[in-house]
Amino acid sequence: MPQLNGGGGDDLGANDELISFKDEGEQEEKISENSSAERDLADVKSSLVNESETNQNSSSDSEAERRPPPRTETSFREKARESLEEAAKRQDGGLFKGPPYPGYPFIMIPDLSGPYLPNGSLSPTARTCVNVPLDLHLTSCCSPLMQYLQMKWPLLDVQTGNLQSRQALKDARSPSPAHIVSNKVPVVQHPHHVHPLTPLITYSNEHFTPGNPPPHLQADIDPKTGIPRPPHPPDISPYYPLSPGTVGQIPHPLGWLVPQQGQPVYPITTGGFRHPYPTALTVNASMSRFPPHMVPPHHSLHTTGIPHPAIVTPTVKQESSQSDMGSLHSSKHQDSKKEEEKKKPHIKKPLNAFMLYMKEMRAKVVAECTLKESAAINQILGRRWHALSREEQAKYYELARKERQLHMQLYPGWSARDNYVGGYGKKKKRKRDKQPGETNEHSECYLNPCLTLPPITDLSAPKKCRARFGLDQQNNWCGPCRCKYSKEVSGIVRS
DNA sequence: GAGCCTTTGAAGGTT
DNA sequence: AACCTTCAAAGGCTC
Repeated sequence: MPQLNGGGGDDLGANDELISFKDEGEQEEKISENSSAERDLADVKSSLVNESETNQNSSSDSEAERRPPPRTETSFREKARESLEEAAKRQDGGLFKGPPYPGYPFIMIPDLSGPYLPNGSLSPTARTCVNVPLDLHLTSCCSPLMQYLQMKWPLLDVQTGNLQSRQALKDARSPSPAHIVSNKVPVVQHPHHVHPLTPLITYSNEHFTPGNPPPHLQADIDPKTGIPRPPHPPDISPYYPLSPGTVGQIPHPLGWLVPQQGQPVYPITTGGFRHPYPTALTVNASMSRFPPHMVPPHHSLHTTGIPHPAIVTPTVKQESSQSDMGSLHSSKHQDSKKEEEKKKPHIKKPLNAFMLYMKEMRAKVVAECTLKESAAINQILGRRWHALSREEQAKYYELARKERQLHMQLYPGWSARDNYVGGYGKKKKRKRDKQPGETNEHSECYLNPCLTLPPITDLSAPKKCRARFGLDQQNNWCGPCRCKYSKEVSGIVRS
């Protein structure tokens, strides 16, 4: 699997990933055939990101540096690939034109409320920090965290200076559409925005990604494409529009690693940075950094009283189901089972690189494409993921790797198996076993609804069908798989 | 309202 | 070792 460690540096993508990437040759050929259409497309894309790029023109020179070293491919293919990359980058609004991890310098200032105190009042932990200036807030409440984060996450810029400067910056700014966008999340987060089972701070980045205006602020629709353009005031970085009180609304792909409610999300105890898994899952006020009376008795809170996005207890559902208990003929066995489940919080898997990428880019795609259906968005994101350079992907692989490390440290006993059906009690039906070609899983072409990328084909299909049916059952393969494999065999497609 | 769709990657299980 | 399965996020859609 692609990992950054091992000093390989070059081992950023799985082999099949690269194969898939190069298999795009078919599409690239289509691109060249429809070059005129692509130019139109490029115009559209250019118009989409024009505003954001105007603020980053200085990054154009650095873009060449970020490009992966030229590969030993044909110039045509390389050119087409560069074209794709360029398109993707432009679609990405130049997200990667800034320094690595552009989101890192932003510290997650707690959303001072949440679903944990139903009356909307501040949680005790929030109270400790509310109305405290950002820098003071962080240094006074979270300096152990800061040190910890800096130690564990060197890429994280947790220096308060940044915050101060940002504070100054935001203070100097007048309200702008971007601010409005950022401010769409109220300080007191409506329960609608946070599912009861969802930790207070989720990975959701819909509040920070540029170009994610709320529906009522759907500004500037491109008359040509009908695609809304995100409003970006020229004086404001299009990356993460900030405004007073919204700094903390900027979710980071690792947002749960940075302070929430004035505290670290991961437990930091006096005895160390973490507890063993069972302890960490117990709401044990004595282990908290705060007195017991200050620990909100929430089911998904961590030892620190801090909810962890990776922890979701089934309590709410249990409660609802238990409310119907009167009418149900539940056995004692079921009760005990449910009780068991209730005690066992659900620790989510750490996000992989692509998931982190999706978290970051989803809102952008939604804004650009006026799409909301995740299935379609994910297809686009999958394409963009493949269009990313290795360096760009490397950022996410590194993020994911660190996240896994931290997750492992926090929950040593946790296994991905724990989340399998049965372990959590979640009744997730087995995925339908589709016949090849039955649905669009391996469909020949899926027209990109965003119209900003070539038609989507299942890039992983060759391996899927090969793995699934084997070479001797190629009659069961889908069309693209057979085609690609035959090309591979004949040497047309080099892998 | 539960599950599906759709993506990639990680991890665990199976062959 | 290779392959298979499940889950992680997300929100509209289907049954």
